[in-house]
Amino acid sequence: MVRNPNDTRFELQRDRVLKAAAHCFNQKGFSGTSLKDVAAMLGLTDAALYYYVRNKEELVYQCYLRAADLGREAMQEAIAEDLDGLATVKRYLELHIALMVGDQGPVAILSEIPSLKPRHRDEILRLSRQHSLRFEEILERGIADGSIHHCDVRMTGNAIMGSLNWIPKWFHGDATTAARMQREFPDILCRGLVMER
Amino acid sequence: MVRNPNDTRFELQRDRVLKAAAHCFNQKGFSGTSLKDVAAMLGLTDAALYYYVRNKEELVYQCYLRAADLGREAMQEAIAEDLDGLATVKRYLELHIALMVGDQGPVAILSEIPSLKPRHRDEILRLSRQHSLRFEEILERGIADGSIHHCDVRMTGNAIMGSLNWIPKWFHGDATTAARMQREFPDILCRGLVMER
DNA sequence: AATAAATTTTAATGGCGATTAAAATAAAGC
DNA sequence: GCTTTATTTTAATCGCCATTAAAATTTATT
Repeated sequence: MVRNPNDTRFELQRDRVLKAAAHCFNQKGFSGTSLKDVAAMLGLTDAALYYYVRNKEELVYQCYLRAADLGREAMQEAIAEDLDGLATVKRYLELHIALMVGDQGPVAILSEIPSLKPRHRDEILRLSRQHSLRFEEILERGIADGSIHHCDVRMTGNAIMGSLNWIPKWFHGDATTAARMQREFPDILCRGLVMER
Repeated sequence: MVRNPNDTRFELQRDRVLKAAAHCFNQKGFSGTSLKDVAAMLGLTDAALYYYVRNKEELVYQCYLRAADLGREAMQEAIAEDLDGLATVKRYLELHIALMVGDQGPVAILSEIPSLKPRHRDEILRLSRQHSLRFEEILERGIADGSIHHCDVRMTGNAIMGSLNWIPKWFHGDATTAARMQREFPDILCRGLVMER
């Protein structure tokens, strides 16, 4: 059974594994979830996971890479639309929340950094800082173009990202809450930014 | 050695234990921290902790009770000052952040709910919901008295509380950041609430 | 100083969970 | 159908960690 480009069986199953893992990590944390938990979600044995991943740590690591990638894509898409700073922020929030609400993949397990081994931790922290910086740049652009109130972009970024990152702690997939969140959140988080008239 | 009301030795040490535990839980999560970790922070042996607490679970539980208590106090103090809705929110945020920045006790380990046993989990969730409701009431009062923009109080509450709850994930005791946070955060989180002129 | 109570340590137990190797089953290719 | 390769399971190992009981030490009381 040669794993040729047409053979997506492996990749697909691997994706399911990562998604299940992310789900568990979000709910019970890294050390709180056993490989048995993850495997059970897929109707597998714990040992089977080792066919798709080197060890438990790599499971979180891969989840993080995924999350970082999706986050980066969302931000780039928002930037690409070439709006003013404020509108870019808002668009990014919409996209980000769509990710959390949707079933696209493992996202937002940003609580488990300490579980990573040093090399991986450094890499993820670098990606995370990069992401924060990009966000702050958008804020600064908004201040420059007059769409965003003057503010401490570092703290403002922390505030907004905190709201986003905390979502997995209270949102548990309920559809009506999802809708409400998508409708309200971007506005709520942006209203504090708008330039006074 | 009778433990009379004047004998605060036990209580003091117990407080130190809880604080150390909260610190570890915040950094590495419930299952991620061993009793040895907590004990080491105090120059004790893991077994010694059992003199102050029934078991590991009770450690988180007590941390939560403390956190809930401090949070409630902060909110009541804010309410007691008899300001309009918006100012009350802002005052509450100031007090809450002062708690996080300060060294008052175990706060904000709100991530470890799943680690509690059912009875305790129910109790803590009840307290947490109560706290959220009180916050939403303040928002509603602000809307009624015209100081706060009309909004979905549930989602707005989630957004603001999320920002607060996430703080322990990125703030690691650095004094200048602490100052900056105390100066900026309440305003940042409130600006989105103010009634348009 | 002598005794009693409080606090902490040492040492041992038991279980759970990550990891691995070998065996078993399922799926492909020919 | 037969053979090879891919996937999953069984079974075993190993270390870590929560928990406990008994012993040791420290602190208070007189």
